[in-house]
Amino acid sequence: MSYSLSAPHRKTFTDSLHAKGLRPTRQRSCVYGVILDKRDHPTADDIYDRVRKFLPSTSFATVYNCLETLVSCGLVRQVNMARSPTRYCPNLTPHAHFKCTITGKIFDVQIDKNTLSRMQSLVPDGFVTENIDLCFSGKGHQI
Amino acid sequence: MSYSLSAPHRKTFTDSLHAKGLRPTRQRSCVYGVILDKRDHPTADDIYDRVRKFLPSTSFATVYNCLETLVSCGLVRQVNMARSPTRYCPNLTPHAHFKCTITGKIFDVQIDKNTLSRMQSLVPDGFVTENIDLCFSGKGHQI
DNA sequence: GAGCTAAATGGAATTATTCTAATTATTGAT
DNA sequence: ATCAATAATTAGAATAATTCCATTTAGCTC
Repeated sequence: MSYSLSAPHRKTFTDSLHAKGLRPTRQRSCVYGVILDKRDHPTADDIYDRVRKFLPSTSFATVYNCLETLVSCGLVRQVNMARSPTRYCPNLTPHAHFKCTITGKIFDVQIDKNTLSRMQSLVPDGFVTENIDLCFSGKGHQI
Repeated sequence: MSYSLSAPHRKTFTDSLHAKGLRPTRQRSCVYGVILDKRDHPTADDIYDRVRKFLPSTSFATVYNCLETLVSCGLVRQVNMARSPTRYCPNLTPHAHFKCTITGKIFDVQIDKNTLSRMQSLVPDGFVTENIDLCFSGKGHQI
């Protein structure tokens, strides 16, 4: 059984890959699908487990390759936190992350346009920003 | 030969450790010293090499332990960037980081008070922020 | 300085990720 | 639809980063 993306997601997916001359393969579609499906900031390991339910022969190398491809197309974002493997989330509106130092859980935090542009303007002339990562850590909600 | 911190740094160092009931050991002092000395965002590996010039029997485990201790005391900050080992910098004024995707070099970016407090206020009620990490990536200065 | 305990040591173990060579799938042209 | 070209996947080995563990050493209190 192969993973099936909803029509709009499939279009975004295919278009983004084609724009870079890349092929929309089953594995890439499935990796994207499982990340869209459960927005819990999974690790590559989590994604591997989920993808293999649909495509049991998928290897770790493929998961990593697909993730790198999706990130380079802007479909998926990496979230890097201290002392933990890289996590992934579908790239929707600009948002930050909050990691609870007690439970390890990661929460999304919306960033409004004004704050985002203020942040962007911190970077000096001559630098071209392609990506912004804002991560908070501390004591999360209702522990 | 042991590493020698300047008087003000030594005081900060000793006080911060004592405040947490921790001991200001030679290794911790040396790790802190080499991070203060060359502000190039070294990795644990870089720090290991530098520390061993002063304390040749220092092990990797010790470097990691010291770094964790210094981070927990707020003397040092971790910088986590995609696809690269954790880097460390002395914790001075609040600042962000910009990583050049071409050279891999990391630059400090100052954060003004207003922007910082705007960023802080993104976090919803009930969350207690202990740390903020802001990382930019893209094309750095004069490649 | 002796004793108590935290910290350092060396090496093995683990975890996360990347690499490599062989196989398979996708695409564009027929 | 079929074929060839080539991009992507596969399995497993290799590497890199970090952590763990049992023992030894050093810092602190009395």
